[in-house]
Amino acid sequence: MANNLKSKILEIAADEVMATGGKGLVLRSVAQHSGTTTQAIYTQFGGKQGLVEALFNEGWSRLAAALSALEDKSNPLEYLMDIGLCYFRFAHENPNFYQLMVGRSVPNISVPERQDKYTQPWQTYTAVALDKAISQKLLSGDIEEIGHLLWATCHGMIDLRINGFVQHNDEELLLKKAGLGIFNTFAGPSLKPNSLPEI
Amino acid sequence: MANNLKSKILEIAADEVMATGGKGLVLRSVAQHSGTTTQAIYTQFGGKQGLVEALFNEGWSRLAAALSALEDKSNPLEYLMDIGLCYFRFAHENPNFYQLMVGRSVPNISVPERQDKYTQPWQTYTAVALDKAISQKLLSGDIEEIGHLLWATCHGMIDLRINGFVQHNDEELLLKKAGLGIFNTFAGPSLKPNSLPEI
DNA sequence: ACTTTAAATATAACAGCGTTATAATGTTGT
DNA sequence: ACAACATTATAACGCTGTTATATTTAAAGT
Repeated sequence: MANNLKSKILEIAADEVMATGGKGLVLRSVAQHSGTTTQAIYTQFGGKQGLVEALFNEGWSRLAAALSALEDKSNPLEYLMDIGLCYFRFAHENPNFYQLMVGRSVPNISVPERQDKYTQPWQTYTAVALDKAISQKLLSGDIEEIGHLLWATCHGMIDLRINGFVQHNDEELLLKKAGLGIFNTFAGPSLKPNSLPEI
Repeated sequence: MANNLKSKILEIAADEVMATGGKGLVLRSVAQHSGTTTQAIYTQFGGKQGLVEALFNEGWSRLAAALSALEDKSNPLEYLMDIGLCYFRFAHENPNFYQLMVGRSVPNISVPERQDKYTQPWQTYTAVALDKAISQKLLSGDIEEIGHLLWATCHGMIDLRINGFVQHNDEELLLKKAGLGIFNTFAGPSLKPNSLPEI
């Protein structure tokens, strides 16, 4: 395997994040569990910032892997709903990792400048589905705008929940309702009630 | 003034947060600018965690003050839209403070357990408006559920933007569209097109 | 009013962290 | 085989929140 030590460190670091959150990402601990010293993190990743960026990449890649497992339903609106739910579930199943992916909970580390590099897979999944929905005239509007709103709705619900601001017993249903609201707001001429996903 | 030193420290701390963000909240610096030492922060606030909780309170109080300046329009949906926009603008005008209020950017400090204590003013403003909208049969559904979704939409858009995940030139318009989508999803029997806010 | 007791503050030291020098150990090219 | 270089280990530095100790200030009791 190419550069065994680097991947070993990344693996250990991901484990520590999953176990204790971003605040538990301590270089000395990662190094020790990887059987090396902190210096290796500097030569391999350039320091903590570099390590965290690698973890950003890792996290968004894992989300992309989850999305790739979805079947591409013929109805793009149903597919979009599935994408949103997949994002939602991924975040709730990996709360510590999700918080790192959105720049939370890693002290004194800033999110990378150009994050598109990491979030592009996620954004592309929604963009492709939205493009199909628009070309079928189920929706009308700007892909980036609608995608932005879908993302913000998912993220907002997740972030408020993970940080304990709200509690709701059936958030998935609420998310689905929010999705329908967005679909209706950007309804295209061919959108019929029966083309909306069942919830 | 009762407990002058305590309010002085809080004031300085709020300034530092506004200027440099939560990561710039350094006890030694706050103490020095307050003309005292870090020990005072321990006797007055019980340490950094206590100081940050006081800043939580301060931030949500400032938001409440901004909300109180809104006129209570006769149409509760228009009023709700104004409330959401006020929240949105407050966050964008005070990004560093907003991030602290939602638990971002203060290293190794966790958000308080019972945050309702701080967020209640904000939640009450929306709850009252929603109650009125429901009693006028403009909307129908659960107040907490709708309020939750409105909050999540606002917060999601703000949080993605502040942390550089998306860029959009007219986010207020997008937020308004999102609001209309939510109103339509929870439409009551008396909701007519002309009862929706103009955007 | 004076003493006693408690609280608040100042000073200094501690522990954890990321980072950076410096020395030791491999690794590679010729 | 040796020189040039990169990687790793060791140790120290600087910053931060916190805690121990001493000193001052305030409060309470008689």
